[in-house]
Amino acid sequence: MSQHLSEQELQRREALKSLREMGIDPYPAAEYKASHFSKDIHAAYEDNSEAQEWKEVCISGRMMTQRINGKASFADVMDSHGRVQVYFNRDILCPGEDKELYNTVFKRLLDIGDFIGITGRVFKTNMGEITIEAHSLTVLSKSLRPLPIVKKDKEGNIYDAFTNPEQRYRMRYVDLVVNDKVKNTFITRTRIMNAMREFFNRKDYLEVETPILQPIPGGAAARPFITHHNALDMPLYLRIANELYLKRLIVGGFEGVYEFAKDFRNEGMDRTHNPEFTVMEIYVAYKDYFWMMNFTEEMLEHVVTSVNKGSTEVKLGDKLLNFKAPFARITMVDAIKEHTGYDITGMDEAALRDVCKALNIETDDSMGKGKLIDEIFGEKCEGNYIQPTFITDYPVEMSPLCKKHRDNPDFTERFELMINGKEVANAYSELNDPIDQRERFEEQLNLSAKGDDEAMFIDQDFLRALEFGMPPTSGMGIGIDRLTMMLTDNSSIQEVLFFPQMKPENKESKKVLELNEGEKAIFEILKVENRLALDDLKTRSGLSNKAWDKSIKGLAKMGLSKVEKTEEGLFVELAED
RNA sequence: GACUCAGUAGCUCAGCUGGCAGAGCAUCUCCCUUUUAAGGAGAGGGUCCAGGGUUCGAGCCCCUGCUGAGUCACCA
Repeated sequence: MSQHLSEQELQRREALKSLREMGIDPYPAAEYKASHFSKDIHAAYEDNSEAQEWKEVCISGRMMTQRINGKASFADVMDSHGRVQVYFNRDILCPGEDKELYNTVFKRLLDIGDFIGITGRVFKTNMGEITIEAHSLTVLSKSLRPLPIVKKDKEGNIYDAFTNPEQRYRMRYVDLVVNDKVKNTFITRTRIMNAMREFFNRKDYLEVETPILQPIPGGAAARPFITHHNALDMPLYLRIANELYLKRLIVGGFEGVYEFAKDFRNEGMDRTHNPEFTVMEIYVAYKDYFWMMNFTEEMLEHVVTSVNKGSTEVKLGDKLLNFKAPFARITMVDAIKEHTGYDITGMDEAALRDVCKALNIETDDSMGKGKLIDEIFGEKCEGNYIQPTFITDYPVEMSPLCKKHRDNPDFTERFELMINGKEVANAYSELNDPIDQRERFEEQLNLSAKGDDEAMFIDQDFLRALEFGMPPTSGMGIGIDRLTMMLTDNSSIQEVLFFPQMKPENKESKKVLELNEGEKAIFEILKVENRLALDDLKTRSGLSNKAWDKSIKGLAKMGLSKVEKTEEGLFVELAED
């Protein structure tokens, strides 16, 4: 029941108690009205540094450093927009006889991490820092755990940063408080989505929501999560894509719909895969994939420039990406020709298998023609496309929802956008021939029979919708997490998700006060003797060396005995409780 | 799934050939009325990830497990 508390946590609980005893509520309910954010104070003071005699300003935030200095001290207060220094002068904060607010509350009972409110006058210190001279101090919320202290010197070198990735991801709230960069990553993530949304809305496309719980997980080849609906007593799947539902909306008469969707895939996790991730999918009627390529590069250029101070260039690791439209375009066949020397045009399955063999690519019997081509591309080509590049015209077998190419029925009107060797977006001229679509689903069933556990299910209702008629449509999906990684210079998806999936922390079973045989034996002797030379006790216990060592340490850990070193040697005695 | 590395104070990390558990920051006490990685003097703080084993003796060596990171494999 009782939680183990560290020394510092106990001290903070003591301070909490003391505040209450002084009549100060450490968790007050009332609204605290700040007049400025920290950045406003910096900006406004710089503008008016000469004449302006500042009236009282009022700020609130978390106290991040304390430099206590006799009768005058400094603290940095951090709000959502940055930090500002506060000057606490004993006789200014406490003009009367009673100096308790300064001496006791500020200096003793407040800690780094506490939320406070300050009113005061803005001035510039001798060191040239814009500072608030505190005239009042309000405790807004007491922090009971010590934050990691991250210090920065004049050159911007960071000391004692909170860097352990496990702790950062498990305690993202702490990460956000102490690591400025982290907050910026997530702000950029939101700005990316806002810029995209704005781009679509300007064109009058409609943002929609479609089911996450689906009876048939469609629209992609992936292993789904399965769950169960109790009242309906039926299985439901968490969506792996929203494609089939958005197309139903095009059938229903919308000309442009899009959705920012959380998708879920029950697959492995690594630095580019999280079980839940965010995809933006958009479908526009009467368009084809050529139109969509233009649209995509235009949209990305808009997104990049609006989060990137107008520049199309983005630093990613040691590379410089340029999102200036138009992007390079190459067909998959040409890409393979370029990077392997093989022209796979017109090859059958056996010939493709031979190519794989020659290129040292492993194959198995479940792989059809499309999968083989995909393997060759993935293995030999994909990684080469660092700058944004559209790869077009994928084999028909691996694109069951995509129109056959108008010039060559072995391929489809599909493109993927590769950036930094990774697939970021995927788009089609959507298949709207219901009979063709039914056949493609049936081919997927054959693949499934061959052992491909990611082949698609047949969605009869989706086919019914197509039979009612869907206009020619182009659709595109883009991975928001991966795009964010690229635009924030992060190589791990965990850095762009607030709460990446983690295994649960091992909650250690509470250690019960239970003595083992050896500990009991020693304890019994001690209860009689109370105090004994260590060697005598060891002999009388009759324990082996190992058992003795473990037992005596065990007792000490439980606080039942203690070892005392004196001139005459080592003594063991019962610890009084 | 395989391999490599890591887990020690609130945080960042040392810890030699196996021999009493260390530093900086943070914390506590004292001094200091414009400091800023404030400073000075002193003090306290540990389930060395967990469980076994080897040993007179394990933070260190061996085995098993847990958690994380990286590389690879898998992967619309």
